[in-house]
Amino acid sequence: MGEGEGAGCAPKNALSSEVVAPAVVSTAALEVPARKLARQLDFTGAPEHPQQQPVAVLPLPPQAPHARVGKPESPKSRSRPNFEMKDATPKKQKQCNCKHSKCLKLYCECFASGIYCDGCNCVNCFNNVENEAARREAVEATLERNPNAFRPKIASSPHGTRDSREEAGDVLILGKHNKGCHCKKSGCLKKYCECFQANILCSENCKCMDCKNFEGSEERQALFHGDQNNMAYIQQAANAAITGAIGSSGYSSPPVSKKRKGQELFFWPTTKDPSISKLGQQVNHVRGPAPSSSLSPISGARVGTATLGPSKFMYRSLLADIIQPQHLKELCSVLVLVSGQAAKTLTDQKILMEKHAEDQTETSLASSSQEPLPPNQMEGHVEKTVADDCSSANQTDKISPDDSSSDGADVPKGRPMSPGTLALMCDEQDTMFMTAASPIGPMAHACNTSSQFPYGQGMTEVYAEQERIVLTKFRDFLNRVITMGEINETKCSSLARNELENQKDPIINGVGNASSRQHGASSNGVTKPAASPLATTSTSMIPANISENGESKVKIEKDI
DNA sequence: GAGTTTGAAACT
DNA sequence: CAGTTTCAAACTC
Repeated sequence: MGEGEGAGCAPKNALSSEVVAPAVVSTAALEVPARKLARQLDFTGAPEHPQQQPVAVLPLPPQAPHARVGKPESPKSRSRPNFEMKDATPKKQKQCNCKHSKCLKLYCECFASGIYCDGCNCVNCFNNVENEAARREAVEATLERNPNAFRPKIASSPHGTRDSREEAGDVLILGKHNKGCHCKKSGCLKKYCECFQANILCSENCKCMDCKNFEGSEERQALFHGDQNNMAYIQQAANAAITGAIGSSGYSSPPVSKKRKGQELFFWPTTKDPSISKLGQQVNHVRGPAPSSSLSPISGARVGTATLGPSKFMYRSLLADIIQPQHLKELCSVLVLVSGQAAKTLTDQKILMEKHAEDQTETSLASSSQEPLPPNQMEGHVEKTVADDCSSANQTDKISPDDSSSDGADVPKGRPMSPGTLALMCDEQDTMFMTAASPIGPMAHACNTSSQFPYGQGMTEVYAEQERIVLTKFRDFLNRVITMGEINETKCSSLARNELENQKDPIINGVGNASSRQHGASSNGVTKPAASPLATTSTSMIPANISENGESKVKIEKDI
């Protein structure tokens, strides 16, 4: 104990400083038997990182970025244990309502989270500083029972590829419940389900029955299709999904295999989430006679598609699907293009002016402007800006000579980009930006163009102009995206409304089509609109004027 | 807000 | 390890 106290107290203070009052009992505090618990009591960290990631997620964890993971969780809702990593940030402490556990069992959220009760509505609470001894004892007992009791229940999925996030919509569904849930009646679509509550998909670790919390689940999608803020709607959807599938006879889940198949086919073509593996399990756990007939995803179709169509509620960005990789490629190409054009135009003008001036002064140097001087000679004339230009690009190569083959694979070497372009691309190593698509012809042009500039001073202006144009175009692009997002927003809300009204008329929306992805779905004309922005596709994504410039792209390439 | 449902935790 | 009980959150009315 002595040891324990020491350990416990010190850290505790330390913690207190970092977490306020309520007391997160730090791991340290719990580290009573110091060594023994040391490792397990790391509830602090855990929750927060799991899914997050970069992304800025969702996870979510999920997440996500951190913000990660958005959650369907209503603000007021208090979830059960803290495995909701969603906001890992020292959440506002939860307030338990324990009456019989003295807040010394995992039933108590506070205790389970490793924090002291503070401001809770519990009765006969021992989870506080005053009862540290008892608490400690309880912790030990708990750990004895389950060494991982205080560890996060959600672990990042080993397979948590970025793709899964993508598939999931926007939410990061990368985590995986370590123990898995054991739900029987909630379809894992209610917060009774730890997985659902944590905003993650059920995994192979789960032993739930009639699970609908898997990737591609129509019910699940339906659930997330509405307004995120409309809890009532969500619950209604959840109920519909659950009852729809369970039916009057208990758990008659639709043939999962089939369902999945279809879904993967139509909705989640790129499935790789571990949850998939659960498929089999689901089948196994399905209780009751599985409607043989059923291959027809009736319940699914009805509840899922019909009810709401393919979409998720768990924060499905309105921009989802609007911006496709090709759009970005295109955008980059166009930006580079216009940038190059601007540079060229400006440079030509300058050259002309310069020439003109030189002619007037009859300086023999005039000729030098025609062609680039040899490197060594250029130094004298060429401004460092020029050097900056290409060197910056070169630096990139230098930095990752090897990478160039991968990341910048398609980026032609020695083809520096304008500052504006670089600025836009600097954070994007993604190959998507560089890959194929459009031949970096334009870039080359841009670079060549700039490298032709013998007049350093002019370069600044050129850069300024390039930057201006690039940013302008980019702004236009963003405005378009915003507009599309708004359109989607409008459509989504109206769609949700319609679907709610149509719930009684389920069949209409054939599953088949549901196909498509999220909002863009087009099975029933209704969603069509959402697709339109996409339909216009790439070109439409680019500001009109840019598209026009695109025409000149050809021209420029020819010039090159 | 009371009552019910649900599923994790605890217990046998 | 399986079955049962306890418990508190989630949910319903």
